[in-house]
Amino acid sequence: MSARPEQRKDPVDAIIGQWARERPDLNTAAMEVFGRVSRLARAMGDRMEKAYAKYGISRGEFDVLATLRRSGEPHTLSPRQLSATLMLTTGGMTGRLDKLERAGLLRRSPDPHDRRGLQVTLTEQGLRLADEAVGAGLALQTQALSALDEERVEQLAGLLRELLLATEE
Amino acid sequence: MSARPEQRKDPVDAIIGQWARERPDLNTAAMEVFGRVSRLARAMGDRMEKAYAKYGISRGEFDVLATLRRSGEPHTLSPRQLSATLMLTTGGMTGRLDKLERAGLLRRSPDPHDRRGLQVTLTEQGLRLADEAVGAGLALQTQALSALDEERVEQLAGLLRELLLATEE
DNA sequence: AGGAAATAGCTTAGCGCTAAGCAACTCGCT
DNA sequence: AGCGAGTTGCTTAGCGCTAAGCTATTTCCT
Repeated sequence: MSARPEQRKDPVDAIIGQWARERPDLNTAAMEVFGRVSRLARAMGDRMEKAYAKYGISRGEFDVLATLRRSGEPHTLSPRQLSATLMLTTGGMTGRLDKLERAGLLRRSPDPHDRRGLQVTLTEQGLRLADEAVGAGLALQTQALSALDEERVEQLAGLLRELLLATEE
Repeated sequence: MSARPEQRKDPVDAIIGQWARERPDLNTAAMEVFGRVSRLARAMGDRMEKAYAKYGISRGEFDVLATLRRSGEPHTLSPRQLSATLMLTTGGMTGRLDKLERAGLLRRSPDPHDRRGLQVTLTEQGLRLADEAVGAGLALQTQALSALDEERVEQLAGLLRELLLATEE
C-alpha cells in the first residue's frame, strides 16, 4: 500500500473494490489502466459525436473528411487507402462515402491509372467543414484536458505512447 | 521543443505531424492524449473480443456476466440496474439477456416485490464462465501492461483517474 | 380512495458495421 | 502472349445497437 496523494475515487475504483471483495485472488492492477482507458474513450467519443452533429456529420464521417484534409493538396485518396487508415471494411467505407458524396462534401472520380479504382476528393465545401469541425473537436478535447497541468499532460501522453507502441506492435 | 528521452514515433505522432504541416495554427496537444486513448481502447477491445469468443460470448455479454458476478451473492440484479451500469438502452439489454438466457448462463424470474420488474440471476454455469473469462481477460491486459514498469503503471493509472473524474463529472 | 405521472421491460424501425461474395481489372510468372 | 492470382469497390445478409412507442404496474399527490 504505497502512499499516494489523497485522490477521489472514480467508478473504476468502485468496480475494482467489488472484485477485491468477491475474488481477492485476482490481480486487478491492469484494470486501473484499461478500465479507465475504455471509459475515457467512450465518454469523449460521445461528446465528439455531439460536437460533430452540429455540422451535420457523424464522428465516423468526420474521420473520413479529416483524413483527406490532413493528407494535403489535392486532398485526394482512394477508398482503399481510407478504409485501411480508418480500420474499416470496404463495405463500411462505401456507406460513408455514399453519405458524404450525397451531402456534397466529397467527390468520387475514376482513377486514371487503374480502372478498378476510384479517387475520392474533398470538395470546397468539404474542406471548409473539415477545417471548422477539427477546430471544434480539438477545443472540446483541450477543455477536458484543462483539468491537468501541462507537465502532467506531457507525462500522460508519453506513457500512453509507450503503451500504444507496445500494444499495436 | 522540450527535451524528452528519445522515444519511437507512434501512429498518433504521424497524424499530428500531418496536421502540423497542413494546419500549423492548430493546437493539437490534446490529440496526444485522446488520440492514443481512442486507439488503445479499440486495440485492446478487439483483443478482448477474441479472448471472450473462446468462451462463446461477446465482450458485451461478458460485461453482463461480470457485473452480476462482482455484485456478490446471490448474483442477482434487475435488467434496469444492468442497463444503467452498462450504459445501455433497455432494448439493447433485452437482446443481451435473451442470448445469455438461451445459453443457460443466467435466468430471468419475476421480482416478488414489483410485478413490473424482473430479477436476473447468474446460473451455476454462468458463474463458472464469468470466473474463468475474467481471469483470461485480465491476463491479456496484464500482459499488454508488462511493457511498463510498476512505477509507470501506477503513474499512468493516477493520471487517468484524474482525467476520468474531470471528464465524467 | 382515485387519477396523473413515473417506471419496468418489451417491441419495432432504422442505422452502421462486418463478413462474405461478386464482377471488373491489373500484375506476375512462364 | 496468356493464364492464374491478387486487388478494387460494391452488394447483400446478418448483427447489435438506439430511439421511440407500447402495456402493465407502481408511486405520488390531492
